[in-house]
Amino acid sequence: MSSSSGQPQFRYSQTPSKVLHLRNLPWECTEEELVELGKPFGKIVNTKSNVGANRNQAFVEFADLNQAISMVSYYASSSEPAQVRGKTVYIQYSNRQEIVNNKSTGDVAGNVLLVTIEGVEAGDVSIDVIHLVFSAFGFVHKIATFEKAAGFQALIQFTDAETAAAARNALDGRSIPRYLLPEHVASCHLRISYSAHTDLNIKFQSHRSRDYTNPYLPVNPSAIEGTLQPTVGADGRKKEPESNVLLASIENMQYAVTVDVLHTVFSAFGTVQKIAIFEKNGGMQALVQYPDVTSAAVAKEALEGHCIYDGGYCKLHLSYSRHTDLNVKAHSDKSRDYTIIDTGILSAPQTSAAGAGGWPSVPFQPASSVYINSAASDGLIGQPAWDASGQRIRPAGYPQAPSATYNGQAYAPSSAPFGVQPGARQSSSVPPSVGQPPLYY
DNA sequence: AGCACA
Repeated sequence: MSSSSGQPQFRYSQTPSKVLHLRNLPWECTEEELVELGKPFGKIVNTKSNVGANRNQAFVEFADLNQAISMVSYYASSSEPAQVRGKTVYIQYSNRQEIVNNKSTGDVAGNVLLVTIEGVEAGDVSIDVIHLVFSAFGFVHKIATFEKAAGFQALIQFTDAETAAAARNALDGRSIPRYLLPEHVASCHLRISYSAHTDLNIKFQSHRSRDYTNPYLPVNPSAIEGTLQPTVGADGRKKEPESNVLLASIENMQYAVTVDVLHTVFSAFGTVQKIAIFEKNGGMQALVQYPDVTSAAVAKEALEGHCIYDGGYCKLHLSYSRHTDLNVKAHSDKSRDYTIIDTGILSAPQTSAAGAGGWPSVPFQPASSVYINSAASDGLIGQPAWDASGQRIRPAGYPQAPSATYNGQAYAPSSAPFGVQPGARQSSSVPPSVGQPPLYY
């Protein structure tokens, strides 16, 4: 029907409507900002914001068509474009005549979040990693994961809507740190809305679903898939007994890996009690002690084969140590005993919201909380792959580590996972990133 | 910088 004569044409209607379509808005533009923008021209009776893949479009609906016309006309001839937070906003008549707000799901705050994990397949993000990330905001009651047309999704149940909202506000649009993901995952943005559910019905503990309120829920044996108990070497593979102490060997050590770096990494999975670093066969190894086998198992599962620094540097290989309680110097170059140095942050459960990020305390995962706080404040989880104008500021993932080296050890890269500068001296026993301002943005 | 959702 339509001509194919290469003439650039407006694909969208210029027919006046009291609904205006706004684009190029700042990310997560609020309804209030939309109202402010339209107020001079008339009464805005409805809005719909955060529309589109980048959530940078919106609709506003005026009470009267003439009001919408006046706004469009004004900016059509104005030398000053419409702006929100300094960004030029492009305004056109919508091709619909009214805003239909579908607030049945997605925008009604509830205690259950619907999380879409973009750019990954179901096997790429373990439920333990999801649990870890969301536990920073409060006790996670239940998680159910599934695959839909939208991609890999998870329902995450918190105690209340406030906790869920805090998690949503902090994590929506952010990414899970790459070292928690398989190497082939380039990016992994979280899109979070509210579920209409209030209480998930979890039937089994499995690799797809968990009920953290009911540890005695039966485990679905066909669905365990090595998430927690990787010991069973059916073909006689790895039969090392589990332990609360992990032996980490570090391959491709281009950068100094300090006790503090290891502490930051391993604290994501539980309270790290002790760390000892030593040389073996010219390579570096470390022993990392947790209070329990479960934390060690989760850490082992999540970190095995992953690199501390982007670019394949400092690759971790983990096995269970035969030790159960390390005898280490409390505070040295090569070892640390966090059970002795009680900073009130590292080894004691947080009982107040006075953490670095001012986030709520995490009753069951104090160590996770510390980690998440540090990661978020350093822009790891929160690392924006996009700047405010929606321009990609970097290729996917972290900046590549620099190639320049000094004495066989690298200069501190401009940024690094965990907010730690490789090779930099860490004189404090506190993980370097906790409470510090972001290194970059 | 180009039109929403169950």
